[in-house]
Amino acid sequence: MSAASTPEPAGLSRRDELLAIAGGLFAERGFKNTTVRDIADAAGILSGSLYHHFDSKESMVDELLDTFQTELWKQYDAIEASDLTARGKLEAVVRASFEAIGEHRNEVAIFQSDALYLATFERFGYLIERNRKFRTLWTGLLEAGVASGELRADLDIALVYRFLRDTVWVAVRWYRPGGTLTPADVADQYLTILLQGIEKESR
Amino acid sequence: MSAASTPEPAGLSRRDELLAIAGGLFAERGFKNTTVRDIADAAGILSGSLYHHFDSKESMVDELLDTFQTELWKQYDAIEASDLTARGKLEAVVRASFEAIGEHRNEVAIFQSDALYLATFERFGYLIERNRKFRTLWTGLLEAGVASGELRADLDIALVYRFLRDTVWVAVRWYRPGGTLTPADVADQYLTILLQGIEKESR
DNA sequence: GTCTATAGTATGATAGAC
DNA sequence: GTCTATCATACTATAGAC
Repeated sequence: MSAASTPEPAGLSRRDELLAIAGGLFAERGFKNTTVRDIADAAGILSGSLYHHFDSKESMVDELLDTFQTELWKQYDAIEASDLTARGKLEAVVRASFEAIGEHRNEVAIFQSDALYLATFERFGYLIERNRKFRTLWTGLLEAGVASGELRADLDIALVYRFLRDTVWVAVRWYRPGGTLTPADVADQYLTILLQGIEKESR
Repeated sequence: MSAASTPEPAGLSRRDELLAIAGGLFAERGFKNTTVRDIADAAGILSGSLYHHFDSKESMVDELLDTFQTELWKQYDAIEASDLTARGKLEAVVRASFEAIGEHRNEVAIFQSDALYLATFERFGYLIERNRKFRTLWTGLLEAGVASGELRADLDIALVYRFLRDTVWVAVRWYRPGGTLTPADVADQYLTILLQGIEKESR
């Protein structure tokens, strides 16, 4: 119970530190494009030393993605189980996703650019499954919104889903925390565009 | 003038054929992730034989991207020079971009996933320049649309630009020609969402 | 926890025969 | 235009000393 000989006395263990460094590089230049030497260099050690902490390069990205997705789904599940209306849930889910971009940029970026490639290995099969679950959740909310009359009925749901999904996650490519826009600001503007459009006088 | 001994008697030269094969692989699994052996295998030859047609793997992707961008910009320039209103130009540019996704999926996909990496080499410096030109064009149209009263004035232009840019180009990830939706159909739906939103009763 | 040293493999590219 | 053969390099990963 005391801080006697725990591995993380102050905060980040060396292992977590290395994982964060790897995450930054994977996000910036891609998984395949980042060598174990790059990671070791950035950490100020030699590449062989990395293997004292991790089995393989794949293990690193696996741990990053899995941890992140587990956390994100806790939030999605809570929203889904809430008593908000369909539209309210949709907004909440969009906001939670932008928050995730703010707090876990690296993981989101890695998922965006490397998930398709990684999913070809059975080890990363969970990525495909989570993706399906994600589509089910979002599409379901859109359908419920149309059914409840909150959303217009003349649009192709599958297409709106892809539009929505892409607009949210692709923001990781340009969003940088610490600027003038908080994730909540971006979510507000995106939701305004998505819900009301950019046209001046409409309908 | 006759078809006597021209290199492309029927249509695609062997070189173009190989370039198309490489483009498909680059688009599908990424530039770095595609080896020259992969390309040669897909073409039914050995990797060394590729170098009879091309200097390097980089030359291949360079030729694909440069050719495509030159063609696309011919269209953008024509739209910019037309006498459409700002909003009309914006719609035309969006439609032209979706057409490009329909006709040059590989090149768009490669640009989307590898341009950032490729741009780190001076050889691909033109990618950065074209990107800037692109932003200038689209942002200018948005500003003109606000000025003319066609578009609402309460949104952050830089953010709307990124929203628009990303939603258009990211569609290459899922759009497949030959399905029920033509590029024009997708452009229609996207423009409807973008201009009017998905909310039932708004404003 | 990091280093030295290195194995084993994959990769981009070249030279010359056919 | 393709093949055979191969080089030089870069990569992931391992074994054992410190």
